[in-house]
Amino acid sequence: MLVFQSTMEGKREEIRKGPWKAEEDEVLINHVKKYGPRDWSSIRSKGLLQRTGKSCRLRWVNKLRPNLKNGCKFSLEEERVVIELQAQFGNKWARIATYLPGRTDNDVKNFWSSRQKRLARILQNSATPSSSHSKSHKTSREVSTFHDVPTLQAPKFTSSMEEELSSKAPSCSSSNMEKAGTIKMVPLPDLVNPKLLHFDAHFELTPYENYPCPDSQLQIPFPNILQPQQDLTFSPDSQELLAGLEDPHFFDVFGPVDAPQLTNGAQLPVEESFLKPVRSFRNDVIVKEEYDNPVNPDAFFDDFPTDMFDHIEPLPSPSDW
DNA sequence: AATCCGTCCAACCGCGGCACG
DNA sequence: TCGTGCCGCGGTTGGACGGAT
Repeated sequence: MLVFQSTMEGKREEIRKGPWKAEEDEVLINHVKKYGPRDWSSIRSKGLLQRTGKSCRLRWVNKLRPNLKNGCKFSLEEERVVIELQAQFGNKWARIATYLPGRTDNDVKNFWSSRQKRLARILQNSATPSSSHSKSHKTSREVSTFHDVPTLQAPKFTSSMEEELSSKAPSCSSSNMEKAGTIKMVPLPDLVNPKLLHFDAHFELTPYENYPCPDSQLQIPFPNILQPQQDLTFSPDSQELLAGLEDPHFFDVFGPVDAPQLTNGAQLPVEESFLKPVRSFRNDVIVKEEYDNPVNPDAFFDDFPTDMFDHIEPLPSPSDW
């Protein structure tokens, strides 16, 4: 698309909008090679491209920059990081993106908004039992997944919560780090209705440039769903499942952990293999990423009865934060 | 096969902050 | 100190795509 813009001298300049052509990309890349990722507006003033400086910068940052994970879905760990950091920083997507190697603020923003829509839809369905159990079709993405379920929304972090976290974090993380060896603590907010679930959320995150070795074992706090703090009525399926949670081997998929640890505030070390996606490469580019694990997260929650999460409270609107 | 519907994502827009003259 | 231009960020939009009916 070409748009005409009048200049100070009254001349009309063509400004190109819309999808980028390969030739334009090439010009932009050459410019960055020569001058670095700056002076975006000079690209147009030099007549190299009929794009605004803004548009050039955006194209570079979101698509052309090296080491981007283009076309690669957010991994489980990335999702968790986004959820935690959104709770901590709010909608500071650029800041959040600095903690995610290869991700742009646009990626994070898009991921978050689509996730919010998905959760809103799920909550709407669960709020209207007739529809939640109706035969209205669900797309494959809508079926209860690990992403959809307890990670309902990042709660507002109040200053008192932050103080609490900062006061507890050192003892929690350092002692656990010592005990756990390679285990690292990762932030995670209280993800669901605290009346229903309870767990501690004390972690440390490392920004992009200091990102730790991925070989270390992850330790994820797991909500205590063994002792609901309010009377709940579940379907027979759900009751059966909840009974199954008391089976000490139920959580074996999360790796070595003693069943008694799974009470209040338990933290589950998750096997790296459980989280690590299997990636397919073509010419060093990731073309496919999936969890090729017999007990992958999605499959794990797919087994939950559909009414398991009907008791989760609706999200407060951001204005209520 | 056609259509509908939901999701994803690239790109644009508007605004605020900052540097510089 | 003020005005201007540039850059970066967050919000929004619209097209492409894929799954379900």
